[in-house]
Amino acid sequence: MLTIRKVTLQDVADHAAVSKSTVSQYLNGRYTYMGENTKKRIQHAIQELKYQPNAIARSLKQKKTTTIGVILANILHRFSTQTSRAIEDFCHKHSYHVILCNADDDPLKEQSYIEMLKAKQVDGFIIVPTAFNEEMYKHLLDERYPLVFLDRKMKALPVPTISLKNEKAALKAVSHLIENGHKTIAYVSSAVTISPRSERFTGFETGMKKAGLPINQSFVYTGNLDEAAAFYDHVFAGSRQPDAILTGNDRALMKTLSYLKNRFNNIPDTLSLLTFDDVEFAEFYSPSITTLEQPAYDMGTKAAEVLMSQIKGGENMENTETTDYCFEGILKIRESSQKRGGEK
Amino acid sequence: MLTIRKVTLQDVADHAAVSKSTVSQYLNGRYTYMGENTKKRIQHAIQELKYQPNAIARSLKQKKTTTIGVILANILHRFSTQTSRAIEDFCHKHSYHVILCNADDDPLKEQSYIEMLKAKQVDGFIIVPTAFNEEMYKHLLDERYPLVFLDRKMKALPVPTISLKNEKAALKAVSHLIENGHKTIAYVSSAVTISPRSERFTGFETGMKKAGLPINQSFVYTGNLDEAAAFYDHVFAGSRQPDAILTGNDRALMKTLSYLKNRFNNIPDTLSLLTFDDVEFAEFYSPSITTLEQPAYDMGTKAAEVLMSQIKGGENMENTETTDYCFEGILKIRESSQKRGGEK
DNA sequence: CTGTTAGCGCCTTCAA
DNA sequence: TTGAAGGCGCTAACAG
Repeated sequence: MLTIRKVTLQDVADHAAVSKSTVSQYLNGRYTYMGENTKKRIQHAIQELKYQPNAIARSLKQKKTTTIGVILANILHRFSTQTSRAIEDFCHKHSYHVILCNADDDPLKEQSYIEMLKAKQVDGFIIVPTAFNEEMYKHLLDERYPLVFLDRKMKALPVPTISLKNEKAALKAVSHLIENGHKTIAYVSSAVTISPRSERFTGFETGMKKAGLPINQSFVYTGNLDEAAAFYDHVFAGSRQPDAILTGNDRALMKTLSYLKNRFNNIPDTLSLLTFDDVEFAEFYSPSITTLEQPAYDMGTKAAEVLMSQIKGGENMENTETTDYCFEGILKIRESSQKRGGEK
Repeated sequence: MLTIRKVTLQDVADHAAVSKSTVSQYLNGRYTYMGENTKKRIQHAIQELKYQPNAIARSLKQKKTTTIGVILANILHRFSTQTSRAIEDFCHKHSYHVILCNADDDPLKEQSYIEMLKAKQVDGFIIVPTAFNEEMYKHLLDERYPLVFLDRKMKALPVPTISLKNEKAALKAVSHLIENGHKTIAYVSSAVTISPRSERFTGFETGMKKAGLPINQSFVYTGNLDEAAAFYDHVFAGSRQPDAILTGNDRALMKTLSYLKNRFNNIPDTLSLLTFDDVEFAEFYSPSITTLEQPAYDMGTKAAEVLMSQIKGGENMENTETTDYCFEGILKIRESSQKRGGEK
């Protein structure tokens, strides 16, 4: 079998009886002074030969790849799918490509991805930073790589960051619960290792304090969600039980619903629920679930936009201060945050 | 600001006082005849300079990029997230990269992605084919691009395809419903434009026929899901109503649940439900939902594996016949497929 | 207006 | 065991 030799610029040049550079000019729109019929000949040759430029060769020369690297936690999470989709859409519009990587919150995996992406000469990075890779990010910065953080802050580093006003959002959530007559609120979340989680928890605390309500520590769980069931066993064995649960993300919500389904065959009428993240079933669950949504798609778009302007800006962005973009959480009030038992 | 000049092979060679090619040998593990202390010097120089090879330059020379292109319908769909994650995992293990593209079932968008990916010299493609791009795929084949189809078949083309045994799966689903005493089964799906959808529908028909049950055409909807509500309005206005609904994918299920929530404030006790795709909330919905799962992660892995072996195989795969891989659907029986009203 | 030339950073014979 | 030379496909001055 003969390997298909790809047709190159040279082939087109030969076919059109001009030189390589002329064809190159043509390709790059440097029409200004080109003879009408030279153009036509080239145009024709390209079609004839089905010529397709080799972006690798172009990249080598131009030192840019029109490709960005995106490293996120886990595409199986809703926030990630939404933001990654947004980034992809934005990039496609601007003729950029995206290499997507799932680091699974594993610093080593993240490192290896960063290495690979650098080797591939990506023009910039959007990263959902893992907690323990500051050094790596610093290198990226030193090497002048355009870089944007998404979701999580690393305040030690001057990197533009797209995130939610987590504390404010949590406060909003708690206030809503309190206004609806809840006094004993449980809080469940993954381990508080990264900024969104700690900010949310702080917001929860602040909200309770403001209302003069005590936080019952035995109703607070922040840890591996696989052990959430044991926590709930404990909670629901007690004589005093919470009248509402606030979950810190979609994962925590699902663990909670699983538990309640197994234990009570649904959410008890006397228990309210409110969660971060807009799970798809919120609207049609019974009861429908009150959520504190992140505008994930918009956040992804903004991340891409900010990165792009860094890339385009290039040299002359030198001393632009890094701006952060904080989005407002959106409270979608539904049935689950009203105590239903009360009205019986 | 001075642009950071990247350190190159040449720099390393100078620093170690050897020639470029020696360093190159070292990098590519051609140790065999290399002097111990030459090695050490090079090793040292690399660390000193923090040298990182430029994959673009390497690719230009070697005519391969260790990157594959993946074009799927829409990452916001569950099947896509699962398969894409699987592909990514597999590729990462084999030191390959993935460029992910969402074609949204838009043939033009798909074309533009294929062009871009070709320009970027990807080593192969995994595609969830759109219905109307046969020509494009044929070109890919002519140009000897490794190619694998996922989810949907295009039987006119000799391309290895990873898919579900859709007809059999649908049959399994219908049989289960029938065994549980259902006789009037509604079927709801997106427009039947691609192979999985038509196969599933065929399976449904076969199942009904086998059991000697008539298909009531006014209980069948295959079209734009945004109009599913109108369909249901019609269905539930009638005097005879279905005792079960089979939905063709997660989207159709969600439209259905939304409708039922609005209309009946939940799934009526007299109505059973069974859906394709393993939605995350199946387990803890009330009632929990019987699903016909696709082993999406495994399918993604297989797709990557098959593509990889095409890529690795290269020349000598010449006349290997293209094999298809069909996966079994998995019926997960839960509460929603039992008529609950009956046992009251 | 178009062609010549000189690389981009790396790999790969082929000599030495 | 190591080095020199040529080239992958394209772009970008600079000549002509």
